[in-house]
Amino acid sequence: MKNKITLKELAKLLNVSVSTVSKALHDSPEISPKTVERVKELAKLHKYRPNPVAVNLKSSKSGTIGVIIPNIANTFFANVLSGIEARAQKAGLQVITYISNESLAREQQITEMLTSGFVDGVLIAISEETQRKKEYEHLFNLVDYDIPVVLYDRVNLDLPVDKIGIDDEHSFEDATRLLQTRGIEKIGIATSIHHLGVGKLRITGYRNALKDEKDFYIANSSKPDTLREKTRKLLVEDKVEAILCSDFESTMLVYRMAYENKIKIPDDLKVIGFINGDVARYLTPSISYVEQFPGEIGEEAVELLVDRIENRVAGKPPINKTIRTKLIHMESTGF
Amino acid sequence: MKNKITLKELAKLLNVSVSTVSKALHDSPEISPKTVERVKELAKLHKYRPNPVAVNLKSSKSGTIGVIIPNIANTFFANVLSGIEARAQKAGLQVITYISNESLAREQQITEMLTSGFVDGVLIAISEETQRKKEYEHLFNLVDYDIPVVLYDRVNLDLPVDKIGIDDEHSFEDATRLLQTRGIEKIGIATSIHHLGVGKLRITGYRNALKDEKDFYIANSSKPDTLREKTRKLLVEDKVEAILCSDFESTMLVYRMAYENKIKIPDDLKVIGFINGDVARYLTPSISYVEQFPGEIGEEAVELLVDRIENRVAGKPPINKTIRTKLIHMESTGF
DNA sequence: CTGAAAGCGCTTACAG
DNA sequence: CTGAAAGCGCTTACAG
Repeated sequence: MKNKITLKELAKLLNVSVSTVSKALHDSPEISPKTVERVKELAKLHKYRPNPVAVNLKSSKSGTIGVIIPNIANTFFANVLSGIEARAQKAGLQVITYISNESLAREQQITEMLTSGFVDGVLIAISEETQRKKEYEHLFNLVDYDIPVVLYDRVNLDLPVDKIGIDDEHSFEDATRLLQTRGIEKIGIATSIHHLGVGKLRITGYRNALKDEKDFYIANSSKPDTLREKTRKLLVEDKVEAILCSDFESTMLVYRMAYENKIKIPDDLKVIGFINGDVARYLTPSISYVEQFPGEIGEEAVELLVDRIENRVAGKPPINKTIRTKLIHMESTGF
Repeated sequence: MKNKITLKELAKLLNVSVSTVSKALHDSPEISPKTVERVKELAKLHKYRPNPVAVNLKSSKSGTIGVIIPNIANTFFANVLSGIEARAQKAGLQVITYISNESLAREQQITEMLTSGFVDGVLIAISEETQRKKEYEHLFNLVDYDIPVVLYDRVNLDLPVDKIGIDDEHSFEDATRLLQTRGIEKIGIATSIHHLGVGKLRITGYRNALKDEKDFYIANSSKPDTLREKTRKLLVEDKVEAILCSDFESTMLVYRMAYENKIKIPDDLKVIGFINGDVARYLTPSISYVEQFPGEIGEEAVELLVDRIENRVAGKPPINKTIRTKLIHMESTGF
């Protein structure tokens, strides 16, 4: 039914000009109350909605923001998106979602699109491949085009834009120290993201807390089989008393391998992971984890972006925000 | 830097008209090869990109599709989104994401927005509250506005639009029969989504396979505490030999409660869940599950929508597609 | 082969 | 208080 009614059609029906209708709908003081009322009544009757595309063309805004997500199957990013959507909603912005699947080429393709002015700003978590190859030209290009950019989560990059991440280094430094105060000395770390900025920082945090370099036990690989073998070594041969896991894969792998090798958590092995609470609490035993507050990261990211888009912070140097994580104790630490 | 260059500016630099530039960029046969070349060269030099908003205004298309997701933290929906994004990308469509958080009010707000013409079409999985209250007017309204709609996953609703879901009923009917052929008779079902269409169908499938109504053992509640108590009864008092779990929550809960009550999986209890493989395979023991192919659901949904948008199926009656699920055996069935 | 004109649906400075 | 005109950046039928 109803092909959407336009301002022009409304004007004709009312026998007034298009400008009058437009102004009336915006409650302009120029228009007589009587006219305003007539216009609004008919507009309501016909369910008039201004065509957003036309409005955008006038204002040279798109009313949308873009979000680049490396991997949506990762609950962390899914929850960040949730925060982004909620906050954008309040600001009246539409969220256009792009998934890079950790691919540099795809990320380049996306940023290339975005330079054509589809969006008023972009939130980006850099893909794994991009970080590995240190190929950032497409990101600088976006900045050159004067498109506001905010980096979230994976912020370890020298781009002059606002950033919001978590306290990766502290999270594991604190966790390590906590274990030490409980008399645990032989602590290892498992990671499949040691080549990512956030991964490096988590390792650094763990390392900072060590009393001696010989206490450094690491299982690191982005290849599942290799990580499995290295983790086995840590658990079975080195017999670490506790292990920190820097990401979902390593956490689940450690959990599973303890089971396979009949290592009792938390009696023989304490575990602290980076994992979502909705999974952690159902595990057997439940796994203590670092809560990252992804929803807040998403909301804050949008706030930073909106400030830039609306030029509230024009010319101001880039802002760096850090969300404080929280260690949530479940059964796997046994405290 | 570079405030984006426009057609008009390009035309001035070249001393030709705007129309000529536009045509040249579209390889119009009306324009001389020489001019085409000159235009394209300068366009490339200035990295000219047509303003998508202006193009959209002319074509009265927005070049975007909307996706309403009930709960993005659910990996199933996250993976559907991934499929949607990939397929939309190919079609040159932008994906605007809306998250209803299972709320009717939010869903109404979203559909209300969408009637103003932000998008060329919408993919919807109906929120839980919407289904519970059977409040569908806002969806019919969308259809009245001639906005193409495709329902995905939660398709149990008499709306005259294309739909794509999974074979919910068969999935659990087959699973139940399979357990029976292995000599297991006392089979229960746990569900936190019995009030959703998909949940009802899964229960129906299970029920279809039962030889006798007295074999019907169910733990159903959307309240965690109640579900926990009912599940405990099934496992500890009724001592079912196998249990089907219709969703993530019930699967994880059963897994956890078996542990708490020292019930051995799969020796004392076989388990088949609805859960994502990336979690299932790491559990101890790993849990057999119904693979739903969320990525394909997303891709197919976009395909149906694009066909409607481009009017390739104009006037044709709604299409109903069903994706066949697959039972993936892990340790929890012990076969 | 090129360009002037109209138009997509809106907003707003300007004139009356 | 109301309206004609210009313009946002593009496309395209029409005239030359």
